[in-house]
Amino acid sequence: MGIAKTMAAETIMQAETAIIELFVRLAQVIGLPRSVGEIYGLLFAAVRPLPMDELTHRLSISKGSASQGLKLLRSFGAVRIEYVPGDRRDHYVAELELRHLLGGFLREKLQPHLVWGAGRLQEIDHLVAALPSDNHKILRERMVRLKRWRTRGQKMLPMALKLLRV
Amino acid sequence: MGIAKTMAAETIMQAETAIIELFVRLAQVIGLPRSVGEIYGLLFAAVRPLPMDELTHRLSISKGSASQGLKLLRSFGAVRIEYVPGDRRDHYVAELELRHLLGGFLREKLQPHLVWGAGRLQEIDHLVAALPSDNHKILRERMVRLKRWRTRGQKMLPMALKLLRV
DNA sequence: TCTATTGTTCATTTTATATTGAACAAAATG
DNA sequence: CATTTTGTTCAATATAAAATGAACAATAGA
Repeated sequence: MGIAKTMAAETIMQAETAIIELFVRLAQVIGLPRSVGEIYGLLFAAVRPLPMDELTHRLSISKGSASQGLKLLRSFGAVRIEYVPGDRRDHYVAELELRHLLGGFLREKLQPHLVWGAGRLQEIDHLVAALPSDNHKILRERMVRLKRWRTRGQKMLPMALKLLRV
Repeated sequence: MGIAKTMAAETIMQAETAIIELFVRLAQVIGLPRSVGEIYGLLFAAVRPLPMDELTHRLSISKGSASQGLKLLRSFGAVRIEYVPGDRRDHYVAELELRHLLGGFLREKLQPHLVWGAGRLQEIDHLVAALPSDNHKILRERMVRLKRWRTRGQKMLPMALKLLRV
């Protein structure tokens, strides 16, 4: 049984590592620090709530990284603190629904740009509209296009989230 | 007319700058170099095909940056070379449809990760499936979830593109 | 109250990424 | 065919981003 148990333990570790790797890649794609991917990955694979120092040890990251990464993930609503009786440390669990991770990301990182872009487009549009009419057709046409893109982009986000079962 | 013309020219420059800024932000969001955003932005706002040295001058970027940025944008299908009679230089124009820019990006940068992830998940899944049954329920449940996410993600991409009018 | 534990913040260091510019290749021009 | 123009590549440099760790604050427990 000793051997069997060892093999199982090793397999579990391999699976955990692979899951972490998966989230590290996801983090990379959406432009989040690697450590954030690692943290979420480990919490996602974990069978019980983990305290911060376990994250720092198992991932070999600093207290600072762990603290900041968890802060970000909390702001996304992708992890939450779970109370563990008889232990003063905060214990973290991953929210298992994708929407928390991606939704939080979209909300905090993408939405602001879209909002800003909408305002900015408005401004440019006024500028261009005031130009002597016929010789700036091209620029105006480009503005129309930009505005169309913006509209579509902003419509698309909620739909994408819906497809991901929000 | 001199004054009016000057004002118009200035407005156009402002609009151009603002459009470039817009694309610089977009580049930032999807994790592309700022210079690539600038290049595409300027080409998008331009009323005629521009040669590389005009890009380097107007954007104050190096030949190397311009060359590499254009290479990337070409690989996305977001810009193309247009022949200008009597000029030996390559002249670039932006493809105005969003799908070229985003589609190219998704294709080249996102898709590979999804494909890799699919393969990797398969592997992990086999590992986990081989574990002694009942005590690894949680890990298996997580695997199910991961696979579900992957499926949805891969389904979502084409739909997102469709919404953006591909 | 004093000490130990836990968690955060932020200046510094490290690492990753983008940009530059010089060397090179390719092609057109005279 | 030598020269100029144009464009690419890549090693070196500059810039931006993330990770570290020490100093600090907050809280719990003795």
